[in-house]
Amino acid sequence: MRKIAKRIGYSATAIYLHFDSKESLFHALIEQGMDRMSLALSEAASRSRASENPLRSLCRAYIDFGLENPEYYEVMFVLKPVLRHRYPADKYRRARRNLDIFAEALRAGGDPAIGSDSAALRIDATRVWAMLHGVVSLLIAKRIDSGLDPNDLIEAAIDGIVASAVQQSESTLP
Amino acid sequence: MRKIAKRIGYSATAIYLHFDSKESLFHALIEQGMDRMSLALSEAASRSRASENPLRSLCRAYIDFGLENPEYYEVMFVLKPVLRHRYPADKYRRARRNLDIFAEALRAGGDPAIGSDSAALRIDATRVWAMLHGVVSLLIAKRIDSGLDPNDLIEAAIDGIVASAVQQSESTLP
Amino acid sequence: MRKIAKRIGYSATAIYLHFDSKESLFHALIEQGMDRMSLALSEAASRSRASENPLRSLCRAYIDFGLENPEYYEVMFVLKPVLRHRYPADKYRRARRNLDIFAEALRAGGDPAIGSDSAALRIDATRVWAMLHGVVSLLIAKRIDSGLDPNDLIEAAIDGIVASAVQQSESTLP
Amino acid sequence: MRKIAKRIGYSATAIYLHFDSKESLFHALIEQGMDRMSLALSEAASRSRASENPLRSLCRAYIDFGLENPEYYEVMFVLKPVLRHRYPADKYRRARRNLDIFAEALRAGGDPAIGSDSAALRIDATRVWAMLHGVVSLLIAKRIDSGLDPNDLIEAAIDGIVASAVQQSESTLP
DNA sequence: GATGAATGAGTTTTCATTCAT
DNA sequence: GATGAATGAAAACTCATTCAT
Repeated sequence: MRKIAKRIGYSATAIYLHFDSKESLFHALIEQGMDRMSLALSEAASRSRASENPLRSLCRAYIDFGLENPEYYEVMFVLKPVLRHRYPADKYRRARRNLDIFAEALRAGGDPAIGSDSAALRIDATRVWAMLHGVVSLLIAKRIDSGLDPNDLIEAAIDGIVASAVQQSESTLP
Repeated sequence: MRKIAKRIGYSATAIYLHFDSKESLFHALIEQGMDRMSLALSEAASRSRASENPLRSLCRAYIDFGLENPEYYEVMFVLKPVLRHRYPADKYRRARRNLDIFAEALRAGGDPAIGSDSAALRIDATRVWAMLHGVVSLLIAKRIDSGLDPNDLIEAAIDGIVASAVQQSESTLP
Repeated sequence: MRKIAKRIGYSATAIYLHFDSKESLFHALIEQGMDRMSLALSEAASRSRASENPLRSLCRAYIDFGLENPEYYEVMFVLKPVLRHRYPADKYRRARRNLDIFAEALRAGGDPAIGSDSAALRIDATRVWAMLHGVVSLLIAKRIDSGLDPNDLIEAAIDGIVASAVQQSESTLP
Repeated sequence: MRKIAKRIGYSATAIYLHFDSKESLFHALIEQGMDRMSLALSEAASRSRASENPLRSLCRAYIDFGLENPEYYEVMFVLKPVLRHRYPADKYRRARRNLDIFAEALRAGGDPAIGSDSAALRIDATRVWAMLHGVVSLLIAKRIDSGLDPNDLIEAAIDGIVASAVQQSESTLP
């Protein structure tokens, strides 16, 4: 808390005027981060509707967001959630919204087979998210072999995800 | 350290009889975890050579290892590496070995296009690892929507990875 | 640190509000002690210029300071200097100042033989200091035979030092 | 204790076979140190009886002993004596013996004025010891200005002590 | 709205000492 | 005579949090 206070130019005490505890501050940061990510993903989705494969630009937007906002990303997805006080419901809703954006892109880009099964769609959106999360979290934590160009990994991952999204929908055909 | 000590039924001091510091204890855990993972992956690779797609069983083995050894997994891949200052040589070699097992499966299963380019192979092995890591780390951290069956996610992820591995090698052909 | 905290009626944490570490607290105490000693010695020197032998009153002031401020004295001159790694500049200058006061008294009281040789003067000031330090440190540590009156020892030591200062300057004459 | 054990090539436990506690080990070291010092001083006294001023060679022997056995010296005279268990009487007797050697030299070298007053003699022996202790302890602790040659300081101190011993005895004459 | 002073509970690590073998 | 395994008490230091102003 003191480090945060110093960074924002206030005393540590000042934070407690706005947040009950470290945890609630982090909750707020998570919410804010989720909103910012929503914005970034929505923009990517709408921007690409005509030009590029929407899933591809979503993936790129997700990874970019993570790499450009590593602190937010860590708070949102990496830090242990000291489970004492459960997250308020609406935060989950915000997180869900981001997953929905992926789901929508998968549905739009995929074949009707998946589209009709909303459970399969949610699973696949989660899968795509998990894959992207793996890439982002390892890059942020600098756990990737330093001899590797991060961009090569990112491109390979996005290619793989896009390919698997198509492939997958095809593979569900008889 | 005290918590660890209590869990193993010893005093905190006893740990220092065997390890110089918390850091070196964690290094040892990482090494041991890497070795166990190596074993699990190698076994999966050799077991499947005839029957199943080797990459598929590798993926399954990786995820199983993570879910069955969540503490090891966290120490190995999630915990903040205040740790990673000293001791690089050995530990990295062990971690690399696990990546090589994936690379070998990709090379064996893929087309010659990738096989001849060792850099592309390393990138792709890293990509597959990152994807699996995303799935495992989110499952361990219980960040997956509780309405989802973890097994569905796992199957979808493995399918996606296997599909993308084939797809990918094809897509690099002219 | 806890003992210090208890003595001053604060929590151990409170000390860290004012000092970065035990080391820096001790540095501050040393500086403060050196300053107080400077004051005591300067006063003694100026006070005695007319009346008593200045060296004699300096010696007395040094011993008095030590016996009246045994904690300062120990921190300044006895405690193991795990401390003396950083912060040399200022602290040393302050310590040197006290030695200079002795040197000045020796120069003023002595014959021209020593006065012209600044190296010899520094050596002799150091010698006088060392002798006084021996008396003070043994008295503080209560290592003197309890059957002995400390004042007798002190008078004998001061007499000896004053005598040797005269004697010494004479002995350097042809 | 462990460091000591390592240095002597035994386990820490082994020390407790011979000494009840750290304190009693240190007591033994002090006794041994006192004996060795006795030996060194006696030798110096007897050796010099004809040639040099006996007090001068005693002083030199004392300083040499300290500088050549700094660990003994620290245990004997610098380390805090954790007063819990009082020293056994006979240790004091050994320490006293060393003081007596100085007293004898002073008596032999001085005039009858002091010689007849055994209290004054004890005081003066203590004074000489204290002065030597100041020099030795500051040199061992490396608290002397590094620009100074230790030998110059030592010579100056010995000269001063010898001079003061003569001077002193004279000054007590009418 | 903001802060400096303060703290209790916690952290990793050290050390003298004990005990079963 | 000797030791490895073990420990309780203590060390310096950190951190989220509170409270009077």
